[in-house]
Amino acid sequence: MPARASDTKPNPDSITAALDVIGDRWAVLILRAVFRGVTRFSAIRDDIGIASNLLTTRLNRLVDENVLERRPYCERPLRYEYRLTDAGRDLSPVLISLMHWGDRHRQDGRVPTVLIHDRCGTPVRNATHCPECACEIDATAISSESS
Amino acid sequence: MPARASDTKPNPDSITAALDVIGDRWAVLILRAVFRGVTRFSAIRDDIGIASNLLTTRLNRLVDENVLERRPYCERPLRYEYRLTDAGRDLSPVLISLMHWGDRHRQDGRVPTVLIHDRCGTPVRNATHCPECACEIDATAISSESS
DNA sequence: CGAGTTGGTTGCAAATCGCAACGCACTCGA
DNA sequence: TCGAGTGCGTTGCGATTTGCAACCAACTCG
Repeated sequence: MPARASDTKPNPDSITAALDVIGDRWAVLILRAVFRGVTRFSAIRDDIGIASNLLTTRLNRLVDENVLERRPYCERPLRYEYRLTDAGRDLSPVLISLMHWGDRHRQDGRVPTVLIHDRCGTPVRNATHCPECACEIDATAISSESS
Repeated sequence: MPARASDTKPNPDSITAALDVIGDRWAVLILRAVFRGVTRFSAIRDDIGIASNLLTTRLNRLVDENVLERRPYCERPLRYEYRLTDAGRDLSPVLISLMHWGDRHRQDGRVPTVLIHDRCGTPVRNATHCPECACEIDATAISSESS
């Protein structure tokens, strides 16, 4: 059996490639924790409530995939923390758009999380937009093209 | 055992709520197909290579979650297609940001998919931006706030 | 020395997955 | 009217993955 679904898919594309990295629920939750500054093994485990054997496999995969890097933060005793790589930081739009969707459609009386632009204190937005028209656009106004 | 991880999580948030809907690899691939106009059971099955029993459960879940709706497209024989609801359409930023990330970091010689704004033909971008500063911002310039 | 912390590994039962086979309702061509 | 084909599933089964709990090694601190 293939380790990854895209190994057997006739037409692997960018989405399946991305899903091989974060198509797993735990991977997303781990990234959420790391984005928030929770970077140590036991802190992540406690933060998201994952079993330690699963956390081990997920962290190893994310490191292999170059989304996180494992670096010692102290010698004697040797301890590690997991930091985002550049590729990992580039996943922030995925997390932000997931969060926005949850806030909008699954609010359930929860207070929506607001992300603030450090420099000016304004809530940020994540949107699909057209640089030419300088406007936000929705899915119905988009068509796909290869090359 | 809880049906959903967030049932037992101490602090369910928007991201876990969203993951309950599309935290599953197949759910994302199904949505990708439906966004592309592949809306019938067997067409989706062939498009993404999912087993039909799994497709049944995933479609039922997505309909229950109000992301897809099941509507007959022909009587005699009664046949259904699965269409995006408004909430489902709002998931497009998630798919687009996944795709952008895959294009950027997992290209592997694939041709990146370009999404075109229908009205003007310009490739669209998905980005986190600050409406005040009118500029794109990256994850390091964002902090979180509740309320 | 003994207890506590960090970062895991191992074992096992239960849930889930993927495949293949089957079923049902209906249509179509001969 | 009979058989084949299509659409949309359901059922059964073995293999993989999950979640929990227990355990462990290295090190620090009192």
